Amino acid sequence: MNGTWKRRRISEKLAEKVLEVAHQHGYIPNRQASALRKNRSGVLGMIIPVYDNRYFSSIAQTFEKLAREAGFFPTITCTQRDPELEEIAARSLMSYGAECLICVGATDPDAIAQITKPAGIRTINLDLPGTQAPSIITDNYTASFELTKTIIERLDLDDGQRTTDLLFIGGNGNDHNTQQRVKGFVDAHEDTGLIPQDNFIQICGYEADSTETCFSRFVSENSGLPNGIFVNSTISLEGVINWFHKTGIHRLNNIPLGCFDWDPFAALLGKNMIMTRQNVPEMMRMLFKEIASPSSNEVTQIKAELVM
Amino acid sequence: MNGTWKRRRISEKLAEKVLEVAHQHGYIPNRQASALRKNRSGVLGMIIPVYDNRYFSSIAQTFEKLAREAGFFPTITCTQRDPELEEIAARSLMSYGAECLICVGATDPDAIAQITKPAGIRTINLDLPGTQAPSIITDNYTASFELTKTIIERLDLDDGQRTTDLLFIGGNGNDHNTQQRVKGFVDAHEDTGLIPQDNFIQICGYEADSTETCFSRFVSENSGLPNGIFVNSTISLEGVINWFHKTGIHRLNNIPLGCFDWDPFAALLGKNMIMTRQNVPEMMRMLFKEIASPSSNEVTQIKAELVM
DNA sequence: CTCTATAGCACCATCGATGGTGCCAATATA
DNA sequence: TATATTGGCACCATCGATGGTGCTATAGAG
Repeated sequence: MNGTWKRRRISEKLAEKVLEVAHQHGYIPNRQASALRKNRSGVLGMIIPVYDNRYFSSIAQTFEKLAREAGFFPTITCTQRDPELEEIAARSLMSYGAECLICVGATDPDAIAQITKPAGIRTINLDLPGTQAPSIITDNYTASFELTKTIIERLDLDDGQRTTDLLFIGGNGNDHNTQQRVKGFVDAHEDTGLIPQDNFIQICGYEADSTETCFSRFVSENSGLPNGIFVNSTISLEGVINWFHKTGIHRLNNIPLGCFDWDPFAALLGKNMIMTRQNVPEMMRMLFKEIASPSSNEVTQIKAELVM
Repeated sequence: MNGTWKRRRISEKLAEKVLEVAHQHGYIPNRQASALRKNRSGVLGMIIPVYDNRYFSSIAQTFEKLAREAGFFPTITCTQRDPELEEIAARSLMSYGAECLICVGATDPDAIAQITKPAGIRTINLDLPGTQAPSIITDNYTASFELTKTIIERLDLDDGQRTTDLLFIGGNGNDHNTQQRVKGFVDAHEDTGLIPQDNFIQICGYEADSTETCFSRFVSENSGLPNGIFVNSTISLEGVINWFHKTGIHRLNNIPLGCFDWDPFAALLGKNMIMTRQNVPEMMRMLFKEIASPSSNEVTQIKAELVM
């Protein structure tokens, strides 16, 4: 049934008969038994934080397509940015015979690599880098630098003003991406001869709720809106937009708003929306290159694109 | 290792020792072997058209969460609304031992039920109904009726005007949902004493591109915008919004726009956006009820909510 | 007509987990 | 002390696919 009948010197006549009967009976091979015997499942496992934003859903969708085309069986699991769930999911995928584990935006990619290593299962990091496995990520620093520059250009600054009053909001202080984006944010200021203010960098998590709360607090403490906003993901953007929705969505038009991540509807909100679109197709191409021919534990950075 | 040692009269001392050693060696049970032997994999398969809109991604996310909580191993596959891919994916999931197959928005759910039936694998339809398996869907008719009514209320109609010049756009003429939504659309007109015009119902597929093309053609043939628009999914909405973006996004503010499906950013576009939010949590609750205790091949309809 | 080669197939161990069965020793009961 | 009971474990067939090995009948060589 698996096509090896020629090599096994089965006559064509018999082979055809068997295939015919199998077809009539609706035979479907048992890949679990096959995997058990061959010690090769063809399963590619992926853990991903969530599905419900364009960046991650696009990763999931492209991954499935390419995996299937390469003859693999893709299995994706979303883990809600919960390190514990990430570990459970990783073990679960290993139990189900995954040959390779792709960790997307994992809270602690190295912890997962430690789990898979003894079992001889490869790990590849996507979106967030680790040290125990090859990583494919966006060039966050450059993209953030450019996004910040573009926002600053649109700011209506007074002559001689030394600060921008530009707010960076959202993200997780422990993750590499947020760190690099803050770095790009700060450097873009300094490159323009400006000084970013400490309290204008608000790392309050990615979630919409916490970002909304944080933004609300910021506005009241600052007694007013910042001159511009850098939002660190579309998830956080939901929080910011919610705040504007509640307090007067029209005010969105008066303020340059940059967002690291892209969403087709969000891109059309306000007149001053600038979005960073990460190059998912290219990231996935690199991923499957890595799957096909393993390399060392290096970090590959992919350029992102500015959408205005 | 699977906890049956008590039933098998193994002494606690020995059991502890074995568990200890297994832990030290990083033992992970092989679920494929277990599934083979027990003839029970714990795998729940789901095929879904796409991930990249809020409705489907929210289904995928909730499904995974609930499946894991119920002790299953969820496996989701997106099939791009391609009937051939749907069949391949279904067979693939069966090969990997799925115990139950959930078909979300499947082009031809009955065809899939026919494949799984001989193997004794249950099928449950979600979003789009079938006749060969239980189905859990949104009450499309009622939701469409209400959405249409709301749009009509916002229209600026002349006294004595008998038509609304309200455009229905997007969807697939063969699918049950589109049919029911058109029915609700028409009945809402008639309920108000109005007559919907034939050429104001444009079923041009769900894709953003085809909807944009269709809308563009409609506007030129109609020599102007319709008085209001009913868009049959957020995917189609992308196409409509793209058209507005290219031709002057501000015009969006002058026209009541209803969309069957919800997106947090789209909801804030224009001043007249009305969205139908399908009740995903409730649908998923019903799904797992059905998984736990199989019923007959009936269609369960879930009410949707209007978001303005 | 004998010997060799090969086509064509049957048979079996194996992958890891699982649960039934069998066996021995310790304990309880008469 | 003899018998019955049970605790504690070892052993093995089984799930389905796979590939190695062994056997037989036929074809070809001499």
